[in-house]
Amino acid sequence: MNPHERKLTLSVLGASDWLKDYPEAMRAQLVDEGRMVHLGIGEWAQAEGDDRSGLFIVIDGALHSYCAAPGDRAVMIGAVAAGTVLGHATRYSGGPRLVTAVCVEPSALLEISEAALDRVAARFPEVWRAIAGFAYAHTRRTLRMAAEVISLKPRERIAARLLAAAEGQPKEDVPVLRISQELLGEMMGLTRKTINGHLIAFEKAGLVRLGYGEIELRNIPGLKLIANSE
Amino acid sequence: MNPHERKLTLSVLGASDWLKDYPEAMRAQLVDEGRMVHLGIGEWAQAEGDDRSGLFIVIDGALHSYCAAPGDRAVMIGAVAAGTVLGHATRYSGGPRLVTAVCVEPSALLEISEAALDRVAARFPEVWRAIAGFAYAHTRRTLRMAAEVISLKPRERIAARLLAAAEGQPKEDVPVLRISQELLGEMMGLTRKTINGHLIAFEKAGLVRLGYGEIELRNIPGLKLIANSE
DNA sequence: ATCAAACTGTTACAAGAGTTACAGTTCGTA
DNA sequence: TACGAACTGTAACTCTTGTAACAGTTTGAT
Repeated sequence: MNPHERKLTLSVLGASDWLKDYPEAMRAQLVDEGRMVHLGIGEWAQAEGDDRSGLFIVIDGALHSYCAAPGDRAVMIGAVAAGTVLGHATRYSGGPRLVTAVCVEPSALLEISEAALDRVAARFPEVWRAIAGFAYAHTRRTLRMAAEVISLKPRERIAARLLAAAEGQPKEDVPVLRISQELLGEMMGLTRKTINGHLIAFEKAGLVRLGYGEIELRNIPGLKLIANSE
Repeated sequence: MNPHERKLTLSVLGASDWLKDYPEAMRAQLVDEGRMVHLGIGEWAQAEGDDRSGLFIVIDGALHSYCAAPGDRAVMIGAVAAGTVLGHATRYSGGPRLVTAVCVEPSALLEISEAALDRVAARFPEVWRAIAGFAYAHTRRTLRMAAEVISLKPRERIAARLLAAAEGQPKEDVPVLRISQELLGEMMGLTRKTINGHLIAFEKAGLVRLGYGEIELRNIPGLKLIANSE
């Protein structure tokens, strides 16, 4: 790994929610034990197979994660950006992988094998605690998504999902989501037609502004009202 | 804690997926550091407040877990039986609780505070690893539920949910789910009417047999076909 | 044995999403 | 500049679900 890449990787780890409160030296060892993987558009970073059964930390680029559903369907779960942890320590979660991640931009991932994790844990046992930390964060996000889908009607769900997507974005006054209506529909189990109809209604109400492949959220409180169906 | 209760607790921990591969001594310390909580029907075991911010392990009884969704709704997530971990180490997941658990039978829970966890971790750092383990398991289950809800239509979803519920049961030739159609609907975001209609269709097709407050799965492969919408 | 509570089966109507198909835009590339 | 790919806007129609209301059944407690 070249010095520049190493520096970038360290800064991404240092800024990530799940590692930022742990010792610098632990992050450095994770980087040193890890291996940089570069993937092009369309390539998969999946956590199956032997040598690739550890963690992947997204350093640069963007991926979409999919989850297998009954009947050989793939459901898009969400967009994955820098700082996110992908894959899982199979020793715990054993069995089929949870999500399949596909690159939508050329991406750089830090791969940390289970063996490497064990070596880090020998010096820093608290690394398991950090891992428990992001596992919790994943659970929280997933649970929230499931609760949304179960309880909300499509119109409310669309509003809730837009807000959730905006939360992950760097903070701006007017968040802009770069996502097609097609993909949005796929993520929520709705057809593009349905998404489109509601988005146009939102636009007429001044809540959003629609562009080509992007959605501008102009009225966050208004969207929250709809998500809460009040 | 009386000796009998202590023995029961140890055996539940020893049989649980997430602790069974860890040292007996670690489980014993968890029991010793923990505190037994007895709850009656209708009482809540929720992971908020200060002294109750640690983990709860269900030793006996049964609870239903609910998740808060936007708009002050509560979605029933699932039934919780002995051996399951509830609540969460708030240091990680901070913010509002993930689930609210309500007793449906008189239950006994082992409460392990964060401070107690820290004490256990001083001797057994791998306890964090065990915690990461069940957090993964929770994520896997939740993700699967979300993927089901997103991708499957109601009829397929009902079949998939019946099968998933049967998996958690002790293995029998003909699994019998003790759950009302009302509750089933609440868990899946469908009305009782919809559930009822599909269940009757399943019964006519010989896939299930309906009883008062119970559903007998008579043809697992057939249900799988429907879940996969083939 | 009786009664109330909980649960299941059924109806009719209205609202909403899915399907399919086509036309008009925007974008990147040759 | 011209072209094709990807994306958005729109329409007619069908099918399913939600809503609301009511009757019949089972269960468990008094």
